[in-house]
Amino acid sequence: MHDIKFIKENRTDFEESMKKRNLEIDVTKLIEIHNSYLDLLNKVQKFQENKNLLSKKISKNNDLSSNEIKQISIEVRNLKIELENCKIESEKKKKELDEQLMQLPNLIDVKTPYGTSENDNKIIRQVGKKPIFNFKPKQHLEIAENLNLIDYKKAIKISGSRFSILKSELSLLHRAIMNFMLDNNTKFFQYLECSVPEMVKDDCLYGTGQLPKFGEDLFKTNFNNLWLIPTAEVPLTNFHREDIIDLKDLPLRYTTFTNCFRAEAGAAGKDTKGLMREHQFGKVELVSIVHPDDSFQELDRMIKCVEKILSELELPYKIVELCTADLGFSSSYTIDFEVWMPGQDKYREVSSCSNCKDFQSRRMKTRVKNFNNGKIFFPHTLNGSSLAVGRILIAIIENYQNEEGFINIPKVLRKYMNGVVQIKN
RNA sequence: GGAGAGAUGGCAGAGUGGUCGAAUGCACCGGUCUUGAAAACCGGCAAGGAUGCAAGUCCUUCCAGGGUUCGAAUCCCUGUCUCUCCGCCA
Repeated sequence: MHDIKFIKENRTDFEESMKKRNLEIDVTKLIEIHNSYLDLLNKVQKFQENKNLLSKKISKNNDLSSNEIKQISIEVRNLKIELENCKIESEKKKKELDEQLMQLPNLIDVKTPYGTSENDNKIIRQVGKKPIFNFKPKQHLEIAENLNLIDYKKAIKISGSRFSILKSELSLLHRAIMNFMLDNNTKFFQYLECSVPEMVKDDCLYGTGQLPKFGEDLFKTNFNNLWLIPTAEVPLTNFHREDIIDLKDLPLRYTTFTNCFRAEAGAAGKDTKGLMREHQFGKVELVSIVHPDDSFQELDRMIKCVEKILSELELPYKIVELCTADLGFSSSYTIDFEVWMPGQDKYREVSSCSNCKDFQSRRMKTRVKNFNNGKIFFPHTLNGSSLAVGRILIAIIENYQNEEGFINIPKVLRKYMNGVVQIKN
């Protein structure tokens, strides 16, 4: 969430950033609301001060007559009526302001290229060679179905569309990918592995920015108003909601595998077949909480972490810098990873690494304290996928297929595959 | 699901109507001592907000929301969460 004082002091920067997201924000209105809130707040505080002073008269003077006490009581009671009204008004203004501020996306970093659609995203690098096939490569679904490794009929029967059932070695491969990724993150990049709840409270979703605007993409349960997480970014980043972290403990790095649940409300008709876009999918996530001076360095480190996985899996990929039009609500700068999918003849997104700067930490009230000088500040938060397991599964099936429709297992995954080197029928 | 206990500063933990933003300990910071360190001793140390050039002054906050009272960490009600015991259960 934005600091209204920052908006007041950096009005043009703020407006420009919003404009790049195609948003016209009535900043004058925001400032007006804040000013009238301040007026009311000052009144409330004056009332409270008077009220406190009167009450203290009783506690400080033991020799007051009961008549005098009575007099004070009446005075305070009258004061309270005025105070209450004023307080209600000021809280109303505060709520109005906060509600508007919560709707506003993060400021865009200067590094983010300007664009009007995803077509303006900028390719930073392209790594790896696309495999050459002397036959027409198939799509993952066809391969998996031919090998009897996926069962959509059953999935539809038990849960409906956009769910799937993986079987046998394909399920094992899914598990292998997940383990390989987690090991990479913990062993080589010192992320702390966690297992986390996949149901969270409203506050968490406000904290990371899914709420209040994107509730339609989420599933809400009827247990304690909990929501299913759309990404493990939500629980991991919220670890430190309302905390004051000792500066000495930075950087904090967490990784986890979770299922992610998305309604895919706006994606009707898109990627309807196969594992590309499901209501439930597995993902390994990375979250870093760092000093504001270090966040871009940390993003580079995160990118290296993801790249190591892709290059060891020997999958061809592109690194893409998201343009202003494609940037997520909470992010100020995002790098996407797209992997080559020969069956689809396309690169498809498998990871997104974002520097959210202090946007989420403000919303979550996550602060860092330097105990040497007593200074408190908001840290920067970053999140990235490392990676979307289902989509990597697709990429492996399609890149490692052979003419017979079998799937070879990438070298680095073999130790996770109980000796299986090729999936065949 | 049944019975009980609890939620207080970075942490532990006292505090049952006024002088409590809150004892004490740990941690942390500054100092004395020391060649240096440790120990010991002395001092400091919650967050958020308003106002002010500043020093400062003021307001709010002891899980959350209501209530009683001139005055609430403390009393009452509701909710949430945690713990212990019993039952059930992966």
